[in-house]
Amino acid sequence: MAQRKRATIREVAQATGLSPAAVSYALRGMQVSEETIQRVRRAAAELGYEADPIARALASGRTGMIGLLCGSLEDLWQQSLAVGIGRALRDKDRYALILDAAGDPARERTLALQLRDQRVDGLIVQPVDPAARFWADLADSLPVVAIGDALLHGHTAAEVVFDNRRGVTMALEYLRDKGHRRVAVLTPTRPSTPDRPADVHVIAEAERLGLDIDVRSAGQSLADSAGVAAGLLTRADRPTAVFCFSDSIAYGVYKAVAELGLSVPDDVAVMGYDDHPMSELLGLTTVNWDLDGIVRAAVRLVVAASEGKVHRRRIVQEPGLRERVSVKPDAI
Amino acid sequence: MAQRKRATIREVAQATGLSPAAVSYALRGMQVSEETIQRVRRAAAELGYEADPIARALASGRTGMIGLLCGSLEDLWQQSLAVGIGRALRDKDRYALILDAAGDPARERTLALQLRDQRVDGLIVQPVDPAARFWADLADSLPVVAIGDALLHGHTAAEVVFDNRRGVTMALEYLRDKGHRRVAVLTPTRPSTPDRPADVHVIAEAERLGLDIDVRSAGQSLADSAGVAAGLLTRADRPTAVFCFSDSIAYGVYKAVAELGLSVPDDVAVMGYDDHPMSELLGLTTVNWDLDGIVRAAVRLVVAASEGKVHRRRIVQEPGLRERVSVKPDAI
DNA sequence: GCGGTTCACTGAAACGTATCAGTGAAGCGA
DNA sequence: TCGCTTCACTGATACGTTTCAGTGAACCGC
Repeated sequence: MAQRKRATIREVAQATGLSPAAVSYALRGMQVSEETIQRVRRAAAELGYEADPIARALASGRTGMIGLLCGSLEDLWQQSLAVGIGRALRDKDRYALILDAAGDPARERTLALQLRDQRVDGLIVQPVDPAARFWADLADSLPVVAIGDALLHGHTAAEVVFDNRRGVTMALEYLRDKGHRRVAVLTPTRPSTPDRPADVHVIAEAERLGLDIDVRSAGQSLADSAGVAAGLLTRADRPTAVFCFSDSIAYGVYKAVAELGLSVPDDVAVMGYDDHPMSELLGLTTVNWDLDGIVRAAVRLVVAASEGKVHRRRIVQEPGLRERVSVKPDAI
Repeated sequence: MAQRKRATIREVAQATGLSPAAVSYALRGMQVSEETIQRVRRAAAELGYEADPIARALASGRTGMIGLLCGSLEDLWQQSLAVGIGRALRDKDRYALILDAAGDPARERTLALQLRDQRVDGLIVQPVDPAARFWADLADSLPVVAIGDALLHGHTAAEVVFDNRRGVTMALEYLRDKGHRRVAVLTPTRPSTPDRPADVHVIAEAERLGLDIDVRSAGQSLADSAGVAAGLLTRADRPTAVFCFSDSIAYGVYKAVAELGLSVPDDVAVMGYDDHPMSELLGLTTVNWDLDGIVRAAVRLVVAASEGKVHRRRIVQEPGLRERVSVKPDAI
């Protein structure tokens, strides 16, 4: 640990015979002659000078970082989303500071506030609890872009919302069309979280379609959802289909099915939600979202907002249906 | 954006009649009477004061953040690793700053240096190019913990190394025992990366075991490896087995196999490396590593090193073999 | 009662940049 | 020639902490 001391802006100033202020301006190409800019650049390169991001952040209040607060990174699709957003931000010369609320509203709140204290220039969030009050305060002090569900409070935020009502309707109608009446619904929502609009919509739609549904929380991990599914599948009046509110939950159901010596779709139909790359391999019929489009939209919105450009955009994503083999093609 | 100004340490000092220095010490429980600590805590809570992390970082040179530089986050197992490390660090009240080298040695270098400039207190890295020279400089200025392959230069680093030689030997011996002679090997290594020790070992072991191998780079994404696999499987002298140097690559092979209307393991045996949770569902026979143990070890080492405690520990992980159905049980 | 410690705290100087309010010189139109 | 603007740059201060080098007072053994 014998680090040589880094060059400071003062040394560059000394080397060029300018004031530190002039160097600061020159390096950012503001208010200085072209010739000076070149001279400063050369001297900086020679001294190996690079502006210290921490000092810069303290003085300017900006870091170039974008916070990404994920609902639950145990979910594979959310992992894909995080990776995609990380890359898209890098392509715009921004860091992503990725945090994981792990499905816990209290942790979500803590992390969001810490992110603000870290002076991120903007925040992309996949809210666990879109109805929480603190989003309003947060959106007052930095640009917030919500993905998935819109924030109920905090009206300065931009949004990339999923038309979950449509997605739920598509899934349930599909199951009904294939002859299913008794269907279990597995959601990632924890009891402590207020019902999400999508969850409420499930019940309404099931009623409309004449479905006999059983909504359960599947927890966060593969093991959790496998456990819940196992309980479901060993009951006497086993459902004929399981609708999972994320592909990761569906994978847990597959696990339970395999362990019980049953088969998809012969003994039980499974329907997913998200369309993770692995679902193609498993033949999971699922509701599909345009991951790439979501990533691009969210990054574009948050970067624009962090530069003080646009605000209050709302982009709605429409779902598609990927028909594969986890639900039998003919009505039963 | 009407943020109320945050309270500063000076206001807390004013409120308690102490000097800012005393408040700073009190909040960190150093060199002050218990009574004063209580008084300061109370005043801080009342004013809603929290130390500004940026100013703190500038003054102290420490951020509480640990950098995590992943080799390629397209890989699902590396995603799991990143998520695990993120959580483990949170449990120790540390942030993880997760970055993705995307398999590119040049990017790896850039990001590593940026991470140092960001004043991370330590760095966990899954090196793309363990032989790169800059690791030595980096390890001189901050604690570095390498996961997977040991860093060739930079002898101050701690390491959680995988016994890849053993892993490779296990996989290849297993395939030989099941009667395979013509086997393809798919590695994530890119041509621009110097051969990793593990890659070299594959060739030596194949020779020892009398295997006729064909080593190929499978790229980073599922589509990449599927493409490479498709090329392999449509050849006249199709290999009887494919050994993939990560489970993600194996998933790409599954995709290619499905698209060609072939079957695993009837037409081709597939062997993975890592044991991602999804491999259980797919029945992929694979080399297993103790993800949880790796996470705990890496986090323990980096946190200890960042607190100036230990150094130069080397922890070796031994592989296991998960026998499932992607390689036929009886010798062919 | 005296030198030496320890204790609890203070004042001031970093840390390295951005930014605000100038300042002198040059350029310009009338 | 005069006032006005623009240009390129400077000096000083702000950002909010940590930390170093004290400083009195209390306490200690002898």
